[in-house]
Amino acid sequence: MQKNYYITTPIYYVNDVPHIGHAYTTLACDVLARYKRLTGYTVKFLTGTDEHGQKVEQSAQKAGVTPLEYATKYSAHFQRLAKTLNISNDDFIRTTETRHKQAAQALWHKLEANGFIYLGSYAGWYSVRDEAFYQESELVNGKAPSGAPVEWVEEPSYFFKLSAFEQPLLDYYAEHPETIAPKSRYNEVLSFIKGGLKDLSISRTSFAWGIPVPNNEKHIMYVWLDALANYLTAIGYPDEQSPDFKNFWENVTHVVGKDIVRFHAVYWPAFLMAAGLNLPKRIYAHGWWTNEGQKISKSVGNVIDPYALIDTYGLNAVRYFLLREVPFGQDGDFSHTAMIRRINTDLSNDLGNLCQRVFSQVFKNCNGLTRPETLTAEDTALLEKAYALPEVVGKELEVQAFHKALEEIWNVIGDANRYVDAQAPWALKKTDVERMKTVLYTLVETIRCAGLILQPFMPDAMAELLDFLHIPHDQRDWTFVVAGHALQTVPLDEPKPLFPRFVEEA
RNA sequence: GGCUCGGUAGCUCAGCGGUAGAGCAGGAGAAUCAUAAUCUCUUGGUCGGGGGUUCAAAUCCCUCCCGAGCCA
Repeated sequence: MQKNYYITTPIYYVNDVPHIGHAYTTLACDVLARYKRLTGYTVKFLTGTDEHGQKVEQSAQKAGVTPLEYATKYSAHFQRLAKTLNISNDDFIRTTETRHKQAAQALWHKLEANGFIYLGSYAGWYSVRDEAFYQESELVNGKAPSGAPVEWVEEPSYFFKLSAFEQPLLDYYAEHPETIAPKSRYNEVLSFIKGGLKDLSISRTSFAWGIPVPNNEKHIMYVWLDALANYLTAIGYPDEQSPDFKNFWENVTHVVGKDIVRFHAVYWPAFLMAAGLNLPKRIYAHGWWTNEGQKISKSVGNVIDPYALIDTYGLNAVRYFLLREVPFGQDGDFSHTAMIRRINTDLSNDLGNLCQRVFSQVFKNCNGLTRPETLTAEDTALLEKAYALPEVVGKELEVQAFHKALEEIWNVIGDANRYVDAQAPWALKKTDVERMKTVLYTLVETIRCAGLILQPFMPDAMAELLDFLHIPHDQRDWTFVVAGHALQTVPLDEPKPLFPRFVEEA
């Protein structure tokens, strides 16, 4: 039976250049996508840009370009980021594309046909910057709680009968609590729904940059309804019979930042229920990064540029750090010293040096290893831990526990380093060459397994490692993390350090 | 103001009813294959305060203090 997996990042709003938060979300999805592909799944990995809304319209006007020109320029930034991060997305959607306009309007039609949309009027304090309405009582000194300016807006508006989904959502989540993670977000969403759901204004007439409401072009679709629909667009909606749609909508995972949980865990599922579609399998909300202990903000000027990070530390290290340092779902702090510690301790000392000490000995003493006849209990113990990695690591990745997955892999790397010391192959060289070969074989085999398992996290570095070991490209998925696929007898080249230590410039 | 989640070694955190744990940092030693990397041992905590339940509590209950988030 075919196994399918659909993974999405949020679509990024084109009013800003990419920062570490965008990189983080996309990276997490990339690891999941690569992991699933390595375990036999057919994967659809989607990312993209959200290009409509009053904010874009106004920014474009200020810049003296059309909204589409403006959006195209910023969308390119995000496309470039994906390339720079070596992201394996299968599609990049822009909400200004025709396919999306058609899908979003079709979704609107469906909601309307099913009786969940009605025309009313809306009045309230609106913040363009926040894309949100506020009650009089919510205003602080005449401004939004966020500090954004607000304006009084009174206009006819279509409404979505969100109130009708209060009980259905509560029932659904009671039955499928694993849908929203981590647990703290699940609690938040439930308490929000229990607090009562009011019908949602889903159209605007005060600006033009958006998808027109079908049959009433004076109205523009609410940006969130427009944006969320992208997840359907990319798999062929409204053609619910298309292969992509049938395969992928049954198993979708949305990774989002914690600020947009409500849209994904309340509004979006309600839209889907109203459209007669099944709900996402998993909505994971991750946390925010701080910079050297300080909250990141544009006004403070401490925004972290992902390109600068990669320039300084290298892509492999950045990918590793972001997913290892902090439990996914919690806030984390980015600091130079923490980054250096991870590079030098985990990557250079533990893994890099393990490879170097093992490969050097193979290269000098017994290049072209073959599988030994007999293994001792110590050899078997190490190999069994290596062969258990797909299951152990997979279990953590299934629940998006990246840091634990990496911890498990480093447990085996630690065992391997201890094994080298205990077996002392450099001593065996003088006393028992056959035994030395067995020990080195066991180590190279362990490294091969770790390399295969680490591919989703550091695809570049692991490709280099596996190439070095002459592992054929068709023997790199996780089904090969078993005995019998170990070594090519092809001799190794002279080894070079895989992860050089990070040395501070004086 | 209501709800939720946290407060455990210098730092980040795990443990969630049965004699306090990991990683990193600090200290001592071993080894010398290796990116001065590795390995072993080790210093270090009245588990936020107080009260209660229990033969037994970081672990359950109450209360207070502190922090974070969501909602009003």
